[in-house]
Amino acid sequence: MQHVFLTHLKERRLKLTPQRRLILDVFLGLRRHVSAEELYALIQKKDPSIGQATVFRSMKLLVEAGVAQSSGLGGRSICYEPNRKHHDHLICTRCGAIREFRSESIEREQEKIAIAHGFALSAHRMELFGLCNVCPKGSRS
Amino acid sequence: MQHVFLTHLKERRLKLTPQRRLILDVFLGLRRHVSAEELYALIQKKDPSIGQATVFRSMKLLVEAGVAQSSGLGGRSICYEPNRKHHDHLICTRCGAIREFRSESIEREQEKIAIAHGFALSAHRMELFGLCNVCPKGSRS
DNA sequence: ATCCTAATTGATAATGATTATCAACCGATG
DNA sequence: CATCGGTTGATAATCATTATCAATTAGGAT
Repeated sequence: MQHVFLTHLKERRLKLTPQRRLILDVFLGLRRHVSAEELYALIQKKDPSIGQATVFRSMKLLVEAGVAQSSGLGGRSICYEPNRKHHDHLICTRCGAIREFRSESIEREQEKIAIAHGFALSAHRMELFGLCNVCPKGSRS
Repeated sequence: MQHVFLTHLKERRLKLTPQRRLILDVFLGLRRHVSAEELYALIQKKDPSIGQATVFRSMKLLVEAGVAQSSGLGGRSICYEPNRKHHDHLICTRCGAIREFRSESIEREQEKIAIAHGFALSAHRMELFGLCNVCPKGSRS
């Protein structure tokens, strides 16, 4: 996984700095979605000298390298997650819980739709919103 | 359609001001996605005395009333569109063209997935990205 | 029609997330 | 190990959006 990042750096004559290595490691060590800000806080614990501009820049770089992908989740701020196998999200509108899923049949259907409209599909995003099974159904907010 | 908005106002003891009426009319007159900023520019042409804070506030209100819905499109800024029948989007990654579609079979599948995960679905967002049929396929960027 | 009160407005300041700037620094290549 | 171009951290700038607040006004009651 880190190999992908190193290759990307070399291809573009970019440099592997200790900051980037740390950010990459911490990010890949997580198993959840993080915002740049959350990640910055985690990074700070390991090396307080790293600035948050560097974290923002590095996350952009990780996305370009294909190591991370930015999911439009997380309200106003961009959230990132390691770019594993493609998947979509189920999001609880009350507690914010996120479940991942993947549906081959939906993806086949998406492909059909794209073709019908003359599009050559390259990616998609799908998010389902609702109440999860631990959140009460009756009361409001 | 405007009826929905008027009802919403009354229910909450909110007031129908000339500003809100104008914003509602201009917004519903459009057949495309608009950002609050674009809408503000259009509103300005009809009544330059309206401030953009009012446009932001009104769009929020229109969403609450169910007259408008905010689509996560439009890069950094929130985009709005009249809340017609539900639909999803096909977006050209090169020229930005947006096509709307709706798939009953995908929605049935989404419902199945939600149930399997113990979720009670209330909404979803789906965006397909690719190249449209007028954009060249070969060259890059 | 007139009052009253709470909602609304416009201008502006404030916020939050992200990006640009820039001098000092440093990784990679030869 | 010198050079050069990429990188860093601090900070200012930007962009979209929200909060503040005095002045205004819609809408129900009188």
